[in-house]
Amino acid sequence: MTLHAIQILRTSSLPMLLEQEIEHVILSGEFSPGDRIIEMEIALRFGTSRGPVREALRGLESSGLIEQVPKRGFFVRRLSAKQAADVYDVRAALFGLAGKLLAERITDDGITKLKNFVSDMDTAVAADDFSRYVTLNFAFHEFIVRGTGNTALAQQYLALIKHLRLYRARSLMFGDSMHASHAEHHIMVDAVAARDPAKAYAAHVHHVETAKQRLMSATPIISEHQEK
Amino acid sequence: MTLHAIQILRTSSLPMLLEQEIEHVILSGEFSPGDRIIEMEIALRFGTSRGPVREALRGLESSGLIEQVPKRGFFVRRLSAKQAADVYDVRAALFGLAGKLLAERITDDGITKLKNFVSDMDTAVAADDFSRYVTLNFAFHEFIVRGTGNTALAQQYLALIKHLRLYRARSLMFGDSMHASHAEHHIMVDAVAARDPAKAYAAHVHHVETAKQRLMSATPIISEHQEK
DNA sequence: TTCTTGTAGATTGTTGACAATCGACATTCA
DNA sequence: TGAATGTCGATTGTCAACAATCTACAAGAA
Repeated sequence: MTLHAIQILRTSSLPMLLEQEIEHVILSGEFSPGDRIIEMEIALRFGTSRGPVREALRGLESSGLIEQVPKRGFFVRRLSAKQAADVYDVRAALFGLAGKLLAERITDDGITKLKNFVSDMDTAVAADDFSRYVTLNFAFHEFIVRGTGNTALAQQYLALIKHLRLYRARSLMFGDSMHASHAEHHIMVDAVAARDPAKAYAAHVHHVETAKQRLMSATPIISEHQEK
Repeated sequence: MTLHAIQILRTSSLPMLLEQEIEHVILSGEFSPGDRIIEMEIALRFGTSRGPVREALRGLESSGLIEQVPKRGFFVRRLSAKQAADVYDVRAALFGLAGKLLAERITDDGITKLKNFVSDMDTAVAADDFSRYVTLNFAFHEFIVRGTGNTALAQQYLALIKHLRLYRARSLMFGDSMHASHAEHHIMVDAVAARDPAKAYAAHVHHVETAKQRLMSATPIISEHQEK
């Protein structure tokens, strides 16, 4: 257990911790897209000075969650409908690759875990427990991309997911999109369990593409020139 | 021209400039993978204090070019053969998407430009001008990914390219890999010019996959546990 | 020799202060 | 009334200093 503490200190520092905290604040919705982030406010909140805060903010800028306007400060990024659609296309390509790679190398144990995810989601869907479904769904996707063994792929994919949470129309997803979406999970897992890379690729790409369709069709005509 | 200066100031600040400069220093090879980066050294070199330098370094860390070990400093990242191979796989998926999207939306003018790139590279190949070929090749790839109109895709792809330059065996590419690689360019452009998304997708994926093969087969057995 | 221990110098982590700049409000003038 | 200008408070940009920590080298013990 001391080892755990050491591990923490080895990979953590004040700016890194702040980066995680600020990211959490943004993704949790406390700061909304377009909001200005005041350095001193963050510094006071976490009891540090502005230096580490600025470093953390710059890190978040590189990862694409916020943007900086010189002399004016940092702002939470806003994702237009067009940008969100673009991200979905990239995500589909990456997720397709993940499905293919996973089908090529998955172990029997991995297949069991995948099926457990699906049956847990079955339960959540049957109970109409949307919040639990969302949690499981995220863990399921993360398990898939990490299961590929390709770190670059997993990192890129998970970063994209974060970006999508900046899209304001995201909350429009609900109801039967859960049923439709989950039906596809079965197909994906079946293809992976059959260790059929081509089929897994297609199923995974299709899963993201239909998610894009659902989101975009649920989105009314939105002014496109939102992003400055 | 004042407008140009204004544009610079609008999007630039000392840390941003430093980030570009340091990135250039790394990619140019002056700092090698594994090298430690001393903040004061950079600060002295560019005539600033350590604050802006630290911000720039943190930005580069998020983009994946360097990594930080708390209390020890920043180090230029090292890419193992396995990691490089992984990046190639991701790159193939993204480039395939780029080919597909480009074939769907390219203008006649765009096709002309693509063909110009290819004929310029023809000339470089015929003259065995490797350095010019490399330059043109990069511009060609950048034109393709930007031509998709998908900013997220272009950014991710270009970031991956940068990462690959951290792989030490990269310099092994030469000679006939130039010929083989360029032959594929013709196929890619033909597919895009025919506005055939499926064919363009396949050609672009294939182009990166063979590049991966060439690099990996040129790489002797390298100790895999390089990265900590 | 080889390993441990101790010390000095170098480097990072963090802070507080000061200058520069921006946005908002009030004031002035047409 | 409405537009232009001036001023003030708030915020960012940068720096220099100090404390904490690490690395490298040297000295001594097994």
